Amino acid sequence: MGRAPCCDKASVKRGPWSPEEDAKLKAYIDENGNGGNWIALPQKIGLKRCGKSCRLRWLNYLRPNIRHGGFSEEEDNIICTLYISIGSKWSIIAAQLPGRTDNDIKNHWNTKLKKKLLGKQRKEHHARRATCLSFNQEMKRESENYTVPGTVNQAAHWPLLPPPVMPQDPIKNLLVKLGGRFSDLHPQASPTAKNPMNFQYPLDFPFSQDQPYENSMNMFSSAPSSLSPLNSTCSKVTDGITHFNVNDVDGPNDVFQGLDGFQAELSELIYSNNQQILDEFDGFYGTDNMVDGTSTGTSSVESRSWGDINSLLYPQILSVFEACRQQSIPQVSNYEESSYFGPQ
DNA sequence: AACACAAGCAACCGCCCACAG
DNA sequence: GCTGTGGGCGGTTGCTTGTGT
Repeated sequence: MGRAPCCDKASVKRGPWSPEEDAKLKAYIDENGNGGNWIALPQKIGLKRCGKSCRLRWLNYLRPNIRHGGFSEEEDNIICTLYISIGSKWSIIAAQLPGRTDNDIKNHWNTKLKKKLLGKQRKEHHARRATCLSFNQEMKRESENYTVPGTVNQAAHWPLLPPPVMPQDPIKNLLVKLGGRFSDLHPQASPTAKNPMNFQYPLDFPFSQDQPYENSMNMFSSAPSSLSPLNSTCSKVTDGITHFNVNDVDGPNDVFQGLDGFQAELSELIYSNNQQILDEFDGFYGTDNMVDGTSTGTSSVESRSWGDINSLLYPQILSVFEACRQQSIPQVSNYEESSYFGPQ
């Protein structure tokens, strides 16, 4: 059985708000607050609106100090970086951008940033793929020309490229270069029912080398290096706005559990959280043989529904794999770290 | 000028969660 | 512990405006 609707849809007005309605709502809330009850509020002030609609209107439009449109490059960067790290947690992202609402950010992402990044990602993907395909052809030619004496030429049965080996120091170096930080000291945190925000990702925010981010996101830069926003806790207070605090709730959190831990963590992250990373490499290698050399055969509708976006979610990880590839296949040397948020 | 299409944005929908009773 | 209710959130819809043909 579904729950009862919060209001009688037949008797409430829907659609765009009139200036009069706005004025009524604003005047009342300015004077009295919402009284802790949005559902009852419209009746009190004689608005034929759903309480939820009033709340939305207030939070997204009438609330003081709201800014609309005109997103700066810096704000774009923050949104993109947070999206890449935590996904579509618009309220969390909005909490880092004063004056912005989750709805605004969501719209901005859907209409502009997503396309912008997708376009960039596609370009890079195609460039990488072109490089790889030509390399594959080269490898194939060489393998066809070479037969170990006394053996059968098995080139046709082997993957064109060996599975990437995980070189440890190069990964660490690359992550550091990307702005990640290492800590081998503390146990790994993970989301819990109590602390769903207590994520642990293998990479700290890459802000540490970017001064512009430090200005606008000093909550991150001022936090201990082992803390990322993903270890933050969120708390809701009664002003109708969610507030997020950087608190180390479960004791110090680890970024990497040493290199062995990191390697396992990276693998786990990739396999459990993001099949699309594998798909990305699938596309990259032009074969179904993936990291472990086995065919995943995964190409589900769901995963594709995330589409290319997912390849954006962990550019650092992709970079790591590219570094791996570069390490294990030094012939492909034209790899360059891509700048995701730099000028196009 | 008229139409089609795309982009932007406000608002709605429905699910989930916290909390009071 | 259970249930009902309101608040919060992410996803989606549909209207408006802009642009191209």
